[in-house]
Amino acid sequence: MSATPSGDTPGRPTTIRDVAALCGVTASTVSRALTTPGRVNYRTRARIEAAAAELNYVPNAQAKALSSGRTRAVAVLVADITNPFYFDIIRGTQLQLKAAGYTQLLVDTEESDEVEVNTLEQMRQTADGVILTASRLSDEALAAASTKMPLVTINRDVAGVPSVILDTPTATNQALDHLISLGHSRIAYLGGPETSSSNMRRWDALSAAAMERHVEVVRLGPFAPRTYSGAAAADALVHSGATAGIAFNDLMAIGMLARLRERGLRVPEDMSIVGCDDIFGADFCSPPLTTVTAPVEQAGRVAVTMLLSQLNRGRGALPRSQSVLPTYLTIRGSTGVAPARPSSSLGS
Amino acid sequence: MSATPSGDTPGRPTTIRDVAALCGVTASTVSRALTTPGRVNYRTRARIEAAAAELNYVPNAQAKALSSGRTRAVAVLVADITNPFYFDIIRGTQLQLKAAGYTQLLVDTEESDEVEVNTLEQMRQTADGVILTASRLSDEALAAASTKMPLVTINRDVAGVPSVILDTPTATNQALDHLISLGHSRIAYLGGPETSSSNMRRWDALSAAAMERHVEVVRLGPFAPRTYSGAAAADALVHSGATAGIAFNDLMAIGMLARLRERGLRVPEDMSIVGCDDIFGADFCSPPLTTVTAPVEQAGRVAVTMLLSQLNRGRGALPRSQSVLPTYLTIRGSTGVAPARPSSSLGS
DNA sequence: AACAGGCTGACAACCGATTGCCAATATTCT
DNA sequence: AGAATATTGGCAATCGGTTGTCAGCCTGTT
Repeated sequence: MSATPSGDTPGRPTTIRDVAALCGVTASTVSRALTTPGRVNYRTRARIEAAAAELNYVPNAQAKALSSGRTRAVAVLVADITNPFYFDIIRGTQLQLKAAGYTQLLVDTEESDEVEVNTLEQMRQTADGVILTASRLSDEALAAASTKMPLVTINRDVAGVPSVILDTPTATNQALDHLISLGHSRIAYLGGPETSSSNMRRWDALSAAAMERHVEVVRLGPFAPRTYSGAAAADALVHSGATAGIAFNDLMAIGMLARLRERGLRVPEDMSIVGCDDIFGADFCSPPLTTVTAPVEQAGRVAVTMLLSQLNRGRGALPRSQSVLPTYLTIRGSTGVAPARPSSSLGS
Repeated sequence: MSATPSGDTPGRPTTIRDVAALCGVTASTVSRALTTPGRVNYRTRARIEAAAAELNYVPNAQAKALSSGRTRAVAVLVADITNPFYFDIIRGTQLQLKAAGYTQLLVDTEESDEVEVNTLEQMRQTADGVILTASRLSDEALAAASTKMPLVTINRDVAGVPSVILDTPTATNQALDHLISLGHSRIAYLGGPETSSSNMRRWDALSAAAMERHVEVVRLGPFAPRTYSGAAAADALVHSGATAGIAFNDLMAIGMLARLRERGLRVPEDMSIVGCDDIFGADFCSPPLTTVTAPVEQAGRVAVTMLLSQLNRGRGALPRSQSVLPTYLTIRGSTGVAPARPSSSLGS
């Protein structure tokens, strides 16, 4: 009487026809029973559902995708899966996609625009939409890609392409004020990849703010946004004569911390360091990093939400939108009062 | 004359029939030209390839999967995408899968066996194989699942199921010796989830080794393998009277570091801490963590290699195998000589 | 010159679903 | 009761490929 766990031969998975046969109906009826509840008689549906459950029927996603045209998968393209920054994004997208019943296709483009283009073309068929983090593509290429399939960018602002922007420039300016209030007057920005649009936005904001506030901010770099390039960045920073550095991201900043210690410089006594992103580890490195805290995971979630709403919208209404996420400065131990000027020490 | 970038109407992607029409052949010929090089005349094939290139033809993965039965996708199931340990695995699998032309389906099972089972069933159709990290399933369930589809586990040893094992017990025993040599005689193991098989293996090895070496190792916990539970672990450790703790993983260890500092205890002067995994951050936390370095990324790569060889093997030969990856102890700053016994201070 | 056999391309079935359309039956209204 | 309408299930085409089978053609052999 009771339903046995049953039917689970190691053979091929059960298809919709197996279920249909068991119920004495056709495949189309089963399909409708399972997807268009009202379209089928209550009793038949119950029978079909029971049979499906008993046979452990799982609809074939491929077949579904082929006939319906929707894959219920979303591709997330990251430039470098090695970077903890992306982990937070991935976590966010994964969470939100899963909640919506979507599958996440994770792709590492290895910072190559060619890989990115190919993947995009590939995904046009494989995924219902794409989330692009830190795209290396030109504005035109992005806009074009966006007309071909639903797309949301993160940290990349192109007209007509929905995007989620982490507003780091505002907070880096806060960082600047923070440093100024600590007495720093010669500050450096340790730049990231020149192709990075956040890098550009941040520097623009920073140099404008520096002018307003009558302090000097020099730009160093570009440096790779990795821990290992923190050494080069730290050396450049020391050489520049600045007493404080704002790094493109936490990875660099953490690398700088290590290098400065190696060189016998104390942070923050001799040098203040500010990072960006507030990645895992920024709070427990030594000293804990003063950094720009960005809601990275949330950015991933929001991107998914935007993408899905784009997918579900029946071709109607606003195909473009932008969501700017606020960031704030988190002050920890890597920033402190400026050291007394060693060169221009006039006394008092 | 020259091929225009061309054909890229925003309309639907080009199909194999479009290519066929352009060449004046049938779809089947195009299919063979593209997949079975020798099956088609050299000249025809050239024409077809040219046409495909011009039309920017990308085979539809869904259709391909449906007819061929292979999706060229591999699912990677992780228990908790929040854990940096998995990041390294994901990085490894991603790298290797990509190199082999496979797509990675990343799924977070949220430490739930139910989600795990469902996903597995789902993936049976969607992916060609599955890599299971830290499965919560019973041995029987795993063995059963393994008969239904290609499967490789990481850190889980079940008869008949191919697996990659990080041999942490050996290195935790090294850690024990390390601590003993530093004069510690009362040592605690801060356990992870009881369902974790690495946790069990590690404890078994540790308690056996402790007996051999005539030192006392107490087991505390279980604790969640997260940073936040480091606080509870640290408190338990202090209360236990031990002078050194070996934590289930680095996350816990790092959390403990923070808590001990909060309580005014110095590491390693008052308490020695050993972690496990050597995750991102273990080298720059304060103090840098003495830990068991495991080739986690490599584990991901090896798992993929094993899975793919399983897929490509024409049903023949050894369907089972196991790969044990060696780990080693990395000594950093969180371990030091045992403090003089505060209670039994008899003088000299 | 006739036949065997290798090449090559077309035809058609099929993978597992979805969906438009139609027919049979059930229900409601006059 | 008879007609109009609603409900329900089946048929068959379709999504975009793959693959077994077959026929036509060319070549080589005797």
